[in-house]
Amino acid sequence: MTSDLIESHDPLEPTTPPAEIVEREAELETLAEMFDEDTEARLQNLHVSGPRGTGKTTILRQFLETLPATVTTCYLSGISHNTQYKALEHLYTQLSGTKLGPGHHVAEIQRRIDEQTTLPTIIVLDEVDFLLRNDGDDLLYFLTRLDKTAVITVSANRTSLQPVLDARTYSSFQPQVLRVEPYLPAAAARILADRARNALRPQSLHRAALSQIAQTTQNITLGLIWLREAAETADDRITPDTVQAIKETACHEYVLHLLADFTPHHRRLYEAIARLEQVSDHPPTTGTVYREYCDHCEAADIVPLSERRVSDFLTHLELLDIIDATYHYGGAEGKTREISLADWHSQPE
DNA sequence: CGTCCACCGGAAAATAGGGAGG
DNA sequence: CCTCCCTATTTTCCGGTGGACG
Repeated sequence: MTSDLIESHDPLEPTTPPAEIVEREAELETLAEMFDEDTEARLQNLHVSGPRGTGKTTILRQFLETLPATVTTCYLSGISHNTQYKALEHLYTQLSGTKLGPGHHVAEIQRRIDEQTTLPTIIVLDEVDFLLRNDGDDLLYFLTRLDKTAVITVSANRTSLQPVLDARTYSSFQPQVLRVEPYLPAAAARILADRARNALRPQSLHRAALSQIAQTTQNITLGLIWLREAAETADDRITPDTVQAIKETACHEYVLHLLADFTPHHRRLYEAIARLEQVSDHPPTTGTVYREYCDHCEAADIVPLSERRVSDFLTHLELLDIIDATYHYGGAEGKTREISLADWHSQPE
C-alpha cells in the first residue's frame, strides 16, 4: 500500500459531510426561510432536483441537523427503500425507536405511523425516482396526507414529479421546488481543495492536477473518488499526468460506488455494456446487451436473470446516469433501446 | 395494405419468507 | 404445527409499437 499520501480517508469519502458547506449558502438559506420560525404553521412540501454530485443530499442532511429538537426528522433513500413497505418500516423505526421486521400489513404500519406523527415532522425521500418506479406513488400519497408532516423529495432526474404522479397524489403533494444547479469548475475546485487539505499530506497535490479534475467533472462525488484513486496511485505528488492516467479507473470506481446498494447482477450488466462499448463503436441494442450479460454469467457459472428483469435493471442504470438509452417505440428497428455509457465516462480533454 | 422487426412494459403467477391466531 | 394473512423477488406471458418493405 503506497497510500501514504493519504493522512485521513474520511474527507475523501463522498458520504462524509464536508467540514463546512461552501458554494451552497444560498440553497441552505432558502431552506431555512421555507421552514423558518413557526415551523408547525409552515410545514410545506418540497421537491429538490439537480444533477448528481451537486450537493443535494449533503445540503438536506445538513439542513435536518439545524432544525430545532421540536421537529422530528427522518431521512430515507428510495434506492435501499424501493417499496412502500420498506420505507414505512424504516420510518416507523426512526419515529418510534422500535424495530418492526417483516410480515406486517402496510395498513397496520400506516396506522402506527399516523399515531406517531403528532409532532411536527419532516421526511426526506432521497432518490425518489427509484421508489416511484418500483412501487408507484402510494407511499407519497400516504405521507402527504399525514398531519403535521412535510415531505421533501429529491431527484436527480426530474425537475417536477407531476408527470409521474397520480393526479390525487400530486394535488395532495403540491410541493415548492428547489433547483440545484451544477457547480462552475472553479467552485468544484474549491470544494475538492477543502477536502484534499484535510485528507492529504501537505504539498502532495499539484494545483493544476486538482483544477484538471474540476474542469473535467463538476460532479463532486466523482471528483472525490478520482482524487482518492490518484492519491493511492501517486507515490510522491499528484500531478496532472497522474490524474489523466487514472481517469478510467476513477470512472469505474464511481460506478461501483453508485451500484453499491444494488445487486451483483446490476454490476455484471454494467460490465457487459462497458465491454461492448470497447468492441464496437455502434451502440448496442437491449438484446445484444442481454446476450453479452448472459455470456458473462455463464463464464462465471452464474444463472442469468430473465430478459424482463434485466430490462428493469437497465432502467436503474439509466436513472443513475451511468448509461444513456435512446428509446425506439417501433420502426424498422422494432421496439427497443439503444444503449451506451453516459458521456462522462470517456469524454476526451 | 399486410407483415415484420425486437423488445417494451403491464399483469399475473411462481417461489420464498415472516407474523398472528387457532 | 397448520392455516391464512402479508411482502419481496423473479419468471412467465403477451398485447402493443410504428416505420420499412413487399
